[in-house]
Amino acid sequence: MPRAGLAPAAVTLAAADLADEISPAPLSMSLLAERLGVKGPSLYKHVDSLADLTRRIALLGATELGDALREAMQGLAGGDALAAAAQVVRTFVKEHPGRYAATVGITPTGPEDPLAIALERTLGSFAAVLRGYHLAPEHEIHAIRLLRSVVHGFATLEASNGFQMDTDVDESFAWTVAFVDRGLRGLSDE
Amino acid sequence: MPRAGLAPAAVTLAAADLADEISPAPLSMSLLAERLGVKGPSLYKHVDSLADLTRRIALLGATELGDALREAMQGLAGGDALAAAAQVVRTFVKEHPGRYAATVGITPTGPEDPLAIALERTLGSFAAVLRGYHLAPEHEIHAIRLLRSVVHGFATLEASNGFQMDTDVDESFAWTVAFVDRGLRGLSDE
DNA sequence: GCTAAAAGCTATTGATCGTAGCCAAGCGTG
DNA sequence: CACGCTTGGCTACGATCAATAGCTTTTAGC
Repeated sequence: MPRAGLAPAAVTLAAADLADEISPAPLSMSLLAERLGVKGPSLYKHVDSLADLTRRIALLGATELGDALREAMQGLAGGDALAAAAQVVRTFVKEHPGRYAATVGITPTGPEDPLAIALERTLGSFAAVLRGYHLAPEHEIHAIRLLRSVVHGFATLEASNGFQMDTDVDESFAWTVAFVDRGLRGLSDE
Repeated sequence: MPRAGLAPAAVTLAAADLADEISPAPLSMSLLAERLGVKGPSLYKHVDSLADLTRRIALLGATELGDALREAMQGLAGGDALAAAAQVVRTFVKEHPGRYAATVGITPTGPEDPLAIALERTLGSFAAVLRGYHLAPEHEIHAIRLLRSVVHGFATLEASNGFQMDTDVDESFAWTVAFVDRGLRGLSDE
């Protein structure tokens, strides 16, 4: 029996890709084993449990999303940064539904949890978007929550086919981003 | 063996309540059977499958949410109607996470599906909110999607503990509703 | 009261997660 | 080069769950 040459990172990556493919169906150990050309129990040499695997996928997803946000926002500010960040999240949810579901489906155990740190990084990108609007400090936390709500809500509704198809969703997305941009500009330095 | 006097509606109601209690854990037939004082296989006399049961919970939830929206919006318009509708959804997600998860986790099979009709009714309430703002017709569909995104996003993030606890979430919610109200008013008859 | 449908049950199948314990592959060290 | 030990695969098994088959009792309708 030749070895498959697996490592926890490789297993997690394959699991994340598989979860994206079969989403919204749940990932199973047997399915992942089959994908890796291995029998089910062998996976437990690399991950502790299905819950542990999901946690690793969540961390991977949060890290990738954070990286994508940073890269897309390079050199942008104001409405451009807002549009870029929103589009990144939307695209990520569409292309990586399994990863995204894992990240939102789990709560970090504490502030030391690597997952908490990765999520904090994505929050930092949203905060950076808002910095371009020069809001009064007491507005900032609420504005961040608004941003997250709009982007998360739009992306997940779209991904679950929550919008009827008769009107272009891209157009609605651009309209929504412009709506938020207008509102935030109205809040600037007052 | 005395009969438990069950009917599909009673089973669905108990299942929805149980799903709300154990959320975010998934509902299982065995758990529901135990709750009803019955053995697992007996449930199949009333529902076809777990998927069928979930579908029934979704329909129940969508209907209840639609009713709550209509009732809360009685006699209100503009910002008051917006605030009432948003609060209804937020409260519903918090108090009935199992029902809500079922409704968003399923896509209706067609326009004849009772679930589609129930969801359409809730959409109608959002449309009624917007009517108070007298938007240009080409804005309406986008504004509805914005509303749904904000409310759904905020409520689900809050329910999954997505917001850190250090700042009051009620305050953020009121701020968010006011933000949307301001934006919609800025769009009126232009 | 009789019949038949409805509603409970036990037994079983197949899928899944996870554990226990075995065995070979391949690395390091003498 | 050989020996051994860690590593990573395996088979076998137990527990839990969804779902089906088939039996029995309750209960409603005539």
